[in-house]
Amino acid sequence: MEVYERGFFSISESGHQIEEVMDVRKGQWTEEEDSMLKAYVTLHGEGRWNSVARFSGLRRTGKSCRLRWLNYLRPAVRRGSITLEEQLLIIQLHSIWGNSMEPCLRWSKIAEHLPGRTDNEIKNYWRTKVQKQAKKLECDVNSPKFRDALRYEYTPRLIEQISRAKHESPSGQLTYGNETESVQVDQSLLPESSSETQVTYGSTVAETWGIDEQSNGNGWLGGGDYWMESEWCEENIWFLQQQLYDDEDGVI
DNA sequence: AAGGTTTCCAACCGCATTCCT
DNA sequence: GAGGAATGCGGTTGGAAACCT
Repeated sequence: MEVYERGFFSISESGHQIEEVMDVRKGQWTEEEDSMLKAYVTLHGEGRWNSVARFSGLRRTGKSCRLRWLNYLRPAVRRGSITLEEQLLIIQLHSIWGNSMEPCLRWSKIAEHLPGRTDNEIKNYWRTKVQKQAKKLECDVNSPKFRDALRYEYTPRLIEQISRAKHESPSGQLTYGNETESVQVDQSLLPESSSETQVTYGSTVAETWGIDEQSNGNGWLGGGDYWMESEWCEENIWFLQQQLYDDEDGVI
């Protein structure tokens, strides 16, 4: 069912303000709308979204056009499940920028370090997967308890899985479906983990999160559809390393 | 097979910030 | 510098798909 709402288009053209009242479409985008937006942006470039909405013939708001382009139509947008490496990076970056000292969490800042991933995607991932696990452990996602669980239980296992996957593949190559990429796992990311420092809350965190020791890495955080860029790995793991060095007494 | 529940994610909303005149 | 428009951002929602009973 098509949903329209009475709305305003307000654009300025050569210094003249043009305001127009028309029906604005809402809800899911159709293939036709997608191709209209794609064609328009390809021709005229990104930005000035109200103009895009007005001149492309789309009965959408500029905001809606922008969002659709950035989160879906942009050529750089990457599809598929969040990989293990991406999970690791999200968790680490979140602990840097998502702590309580920050006025607000910058998903887009995290997304900058995961090429092809949008802030919306990362936000959804965090809320649906990570927060869910915090709930299972009956603690707040920002609580020290949950942060410890991430640091001492989940992160080492994640790194272990990444390393194992690398080790099992000949010549340091990981094969994900039809794609083969070289993988750089920086062991410095591995937090100190000892029996003393490990935290256990009734059932183990691993059990709660469904991390399978024998699994192929498609644990609780999604996994499954691997896809990776070596450039991403090297550059971002390096970046992360710098962050960790810069923040000796940091939150991780 | 049917109905109920849960999960996932695209899209919306409101507010904040930046840009432009 | 002021005011308004455009853009960006994080939180939330709705509905389709997947899963469970």
